[in-house]
Amino acid sequence: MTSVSENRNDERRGTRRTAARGRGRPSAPLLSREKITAAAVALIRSRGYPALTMAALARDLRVAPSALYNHVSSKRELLRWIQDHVNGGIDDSAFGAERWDVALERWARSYRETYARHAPLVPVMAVTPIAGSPHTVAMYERVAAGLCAGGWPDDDVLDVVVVVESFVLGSALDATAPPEIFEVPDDGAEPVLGRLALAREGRDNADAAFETGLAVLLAGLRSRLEGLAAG
Amino acid sequence: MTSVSENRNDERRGTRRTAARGRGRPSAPLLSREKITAAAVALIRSRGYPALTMAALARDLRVAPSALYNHVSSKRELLRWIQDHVNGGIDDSAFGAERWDVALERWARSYRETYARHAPLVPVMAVTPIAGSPHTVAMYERVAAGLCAGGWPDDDVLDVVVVVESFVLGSALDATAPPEIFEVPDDGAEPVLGRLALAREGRDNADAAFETGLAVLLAGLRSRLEGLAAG
DNA sequence: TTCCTTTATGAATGGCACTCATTAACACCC
DNA sequence: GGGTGTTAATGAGTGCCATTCATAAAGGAA
Repeated sequence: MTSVSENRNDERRGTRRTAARGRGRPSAPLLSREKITAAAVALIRSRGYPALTMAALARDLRVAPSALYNHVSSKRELLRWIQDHVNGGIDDSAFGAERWDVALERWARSYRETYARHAPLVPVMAVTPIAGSPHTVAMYERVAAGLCAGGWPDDDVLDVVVVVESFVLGSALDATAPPEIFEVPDDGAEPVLGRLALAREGRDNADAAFETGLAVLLAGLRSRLEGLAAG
Repeated sequence: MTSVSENRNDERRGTRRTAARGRGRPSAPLLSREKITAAAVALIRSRGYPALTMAALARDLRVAPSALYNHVSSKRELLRWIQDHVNGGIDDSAFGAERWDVALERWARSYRETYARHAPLVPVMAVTPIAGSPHTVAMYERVAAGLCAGGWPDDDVLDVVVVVESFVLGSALDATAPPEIFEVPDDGAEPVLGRLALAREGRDNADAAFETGLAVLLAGLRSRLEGLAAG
């Protein structure tokens, strides 16, 4: 029954709806960088990173897998698109509104939370040039401008950004680790580790360590800036 | 010539050297955790991580790929073996010989250098439990004991380790990034980034940032320990 | 001797990113 | 308005890769 009416529609002209099933070029593009990125992010959110395959993404977009390659050159490039999208969600709004150290602290927290949800992007983020990623470029521009305005000399601004970023990305990976990561067989062979791990059971170690490290890092940076100003 | 004597050996009894070509169980195992790990590390050193496939590893070991699975349950587990081997090369010898902060600094440098050469292991390292990795457990034991001896309270030792480790692993990833990572199209749209990136051309930014961050982190940790002792 | 365990082989298997020839609609120029 | 070029689909591959499985043989245990 359904197939009959569909056939009648198809035979009537073959102009509308041809795109959905036909073999040639559709009237309007079915795909674009934005649509692909959005579908990929939705797929990751609902089914996780291992489920992000080109075939699954194409299925969600109701398109043949090979169609994706007219728009994105590789899965690697797709990950870069996703990463830029994700970076657009990092909160850097405190720069320009608060003191540099307060803004840096908020940015670092938001940055870490974001990448804890997107751990597979960490190695991509650390390594890929920012050019071609508009949200990413805009974020760094705001952060760098905020640090400059806060009194940091030009020579040191990017080092500070990289230092905080390294700590944040490392901490994001750490946040995805199982809580019992430091547990050892209690045969007494490792006395110190055994004692320390025992005392930590039940605590959220990743969060605590990140907060400790962030405080330590900011304290160190503040005194470094003072030293630069004084010396 | 060589083949003749080999054949005579084979025919004499069929006991020695049968293993190399026959289909059944060899007299002595051809494979073991140690041999597999060593071959994998050698393969990575000579041809890089992308070349580490189960097939290539089996070829180097002169064995069928499926034979590996009698010893290692998955490639993931193989990576854990490699990681433990690699961790055995990290220099933690300063703990017990130097002050805690000096030892921590040396350890962090060696740790980062090692993982800069093994960047694909960074996500593995951050996430896998240490149990079953003897070199790794021994390293943490020494580091933790050194920090305890240096006056750090039990509650804080593992946090300090995790903080330094997060920074180190993030920096190791950063060290593998291309140097022009912060470059932006000089259309004047990003005034601050354009100015800053320009001033840094030719410098080894990753190394400089790591050294800066390490110094900042250690300064922060020293003053934190003083605060703990005083308060 | 007989049987179980260990550890090899080699032939699948299924999933994956990616390629290529083909095709159809649109946009343009003459 | 009829050719022509470009764009963006299709679907049928390709090759690589981790992993599995039935099979086989050697050694030790009973």
